[in-house]
Amino acid sequence: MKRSGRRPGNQDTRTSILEVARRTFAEKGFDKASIRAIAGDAGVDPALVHHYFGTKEKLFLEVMNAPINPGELIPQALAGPREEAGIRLIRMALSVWDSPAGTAALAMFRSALSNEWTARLLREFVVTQILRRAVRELIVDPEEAPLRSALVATQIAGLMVVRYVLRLEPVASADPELLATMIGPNIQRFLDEPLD
Amino acid sequence: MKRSGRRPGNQDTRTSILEVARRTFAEKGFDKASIRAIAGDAGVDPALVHHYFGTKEKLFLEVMNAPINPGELIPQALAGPREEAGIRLIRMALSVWDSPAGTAALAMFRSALSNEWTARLLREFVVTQILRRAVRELIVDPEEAPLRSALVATQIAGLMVVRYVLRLEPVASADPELLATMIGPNIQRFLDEPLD
DNA sequence: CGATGAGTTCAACGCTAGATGAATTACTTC
DNA sequence: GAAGTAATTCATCTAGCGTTGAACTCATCG
Repeated sequence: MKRSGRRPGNQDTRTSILEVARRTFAEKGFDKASIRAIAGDAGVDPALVHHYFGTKEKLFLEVMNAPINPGELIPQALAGPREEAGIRLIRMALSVWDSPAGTAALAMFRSALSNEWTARLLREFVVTQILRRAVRELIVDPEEAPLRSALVATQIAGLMVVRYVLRLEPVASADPELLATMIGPNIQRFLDEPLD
Repeated sequence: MKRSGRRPGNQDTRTSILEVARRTFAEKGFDKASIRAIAGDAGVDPALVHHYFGTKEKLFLEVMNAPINPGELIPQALAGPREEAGIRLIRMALSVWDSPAGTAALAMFRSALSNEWTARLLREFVVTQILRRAVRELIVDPEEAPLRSALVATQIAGLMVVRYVLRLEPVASADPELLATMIGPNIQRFLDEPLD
């Protein structure tokens, strides 16, 4: 059936491999997303993936590259009354992850849960790209910033785990706005309440 | 050096395999904990593991069997003033996971994050063994119980992820009592506050 | 038309994994 | 002490992984 050699026509195979890879990394995480499976889903030989991206890790980095730039989101989440920042954070997080663009973020998170290399990538990214930017505007005492932001991280990570990884109902399919009003105030408390 | 055949003396190899397995599953999760590595750490041939436990999945079930029985813990966590239940929950959770007995729970959780089969096991276990017992005593309106308990689960799961899996400081090495007083009230809010 | 190069597949290597069946050694019982 | 059974290892099978180098086919440009 499928002959060897170049295919007729002009198709951007490289991009379609990237799309399949993003989806697959998000569904299975770094380790279980095999290059062979990605190639198969893209209708392509595994060797072609290496031809374009070199190694599996470079492919992962390429997948992460494009869609994650918190440069726009963070200010957007911060704009608004200070005492509703918690709600806005949850609302924005959910809208990002539920969107197609959030697939990369989910891939990153899922991978970080079981792979040391991607876990380091995520820590690095979260700390330098998100926490440092967001937290300095929200937390008054800079000395308390690391603890407070890590506490915020527990609630947000837990929401991701329950909604997207474990898929525990009714949170898995709950309305984002309901979740925002329920969880937001708890985020707010991590930001504001005194650390006994 | 190491000859074939039965070893001299009376040693309970089966049990020591189980201990190594529990530790290994907790550290690496189901998928990355290889039978070969477990056997190696236990100073034993991989085939012996199969001889005792049949398959990797049966070994995992055996590991889970003994130490997880919430029959005693739950009432203990519930005993006390109603309005401090949140703090007691966090305090107890941390004391369980930090203890050697909590290794199995950690193994279960870690595995569930990347393996579908263990994720189903965990959902089943959490829902039938923990939530149903604990929540009926804490949540007034039974209609709200599923959502409220799932919200509690987000905060607790997030704490596990940040403290034990991602090991994000300062939560990773924070004093349990501090975490309890910081996080407990948020749990309390999930239990009590009206669901807007 | 012919050459060059990019796109693509083929076949294979080296590795790790879970699993299996036969062979080897020790303990137990009569 | 011989028979039988339990504990243990050995060698091996099958399957999947990431990766590599060579071979093949098409598009493009002179």
